Amino acid sequence: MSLNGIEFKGLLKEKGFKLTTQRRAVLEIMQDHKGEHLTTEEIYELVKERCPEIGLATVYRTVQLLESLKLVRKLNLDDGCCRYELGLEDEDHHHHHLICEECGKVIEVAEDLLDPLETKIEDLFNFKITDHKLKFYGVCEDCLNH
Amino acid sequence: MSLNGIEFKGLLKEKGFKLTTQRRAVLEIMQDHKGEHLTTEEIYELVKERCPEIGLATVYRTVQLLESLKLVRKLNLDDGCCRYELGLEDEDHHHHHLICEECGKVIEVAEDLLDPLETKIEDLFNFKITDHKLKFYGVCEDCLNH
DNA sequence: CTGCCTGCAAACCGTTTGCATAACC
DNA sequence: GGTTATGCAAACGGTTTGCAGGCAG
Repeated sequence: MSLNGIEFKGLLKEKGFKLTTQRRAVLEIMQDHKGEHLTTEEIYELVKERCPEIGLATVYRTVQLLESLKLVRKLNLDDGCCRYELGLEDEDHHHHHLICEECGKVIEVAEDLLDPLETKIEDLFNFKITDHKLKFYGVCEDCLNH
Repeated sequence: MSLNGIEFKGLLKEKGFKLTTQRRAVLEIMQDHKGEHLTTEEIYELVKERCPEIGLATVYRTVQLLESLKLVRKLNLDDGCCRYELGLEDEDHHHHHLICEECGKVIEVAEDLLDPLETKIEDLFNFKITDHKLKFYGVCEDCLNH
């Protein structure tokens, strides 16, 4: 995804939103931290480095906006707070997460073999699936080896 | 699962816990509401009917205990609170949930075709999988038909 | 009798909201 | 200029915790 300022602005305009310094800064931070699972608080700390006057509430409002625009994906890693990662629109399928119950590490899994299951469920329940979230819990390699 | 008082007591004793009226009452409520996805607050309200002096904090502590004993499963249905359902130990595979983004309805899916994917991931990452959680988001039959 | 468990209330913490001001278009 | 967005601080809501008393083993 190469979402430059112009494209972002257009995307916002389409929905009647304005492009502000804060919104651009949050998106840029997310792009700079592709592959990480950032807390809203962490995003706030990072954004403050280049945009010191930003308020935490704005970050909360902005990540929600980015999520509604599908630029960002909300994760729940069972640690009591919302985390976000860049939602790559050119990703043909969503990746998933392995969560180690020993050390808390989160591993990304590119594989997505859920398609056959999805179509089966759509037929069975007449339910139009738009997204799915899959997490595996267990013990990672490092912890297995003590 | 036919977990009577005796078995439950043994399971608790094994880990050094005591069998109290409150713990039994919470477990019984969960068994009486098999298949539902109860909020801690909802469990609290239900338990109070047969155990009026119970405190909300005890319910919080108890559901966590039951979860650690694998008698109960924690769900995150993205509505800002923890929900719990009876974790059937004789269930060979976990079921999953379809969440309608229009009306919020939650549909259970007994199907579980994740086994091949699990073994693949275990081999690939040398990660011992103990559990998984899968949610599908979309629009349910009723909402599709307006 | 000893230590775990409970009920209560206060503390916690991530998140949301109201409002006056500032910024975008 | 009109309207949306921001920053601040207070409110919110679910959850956790400290502690004195209660109960199981």
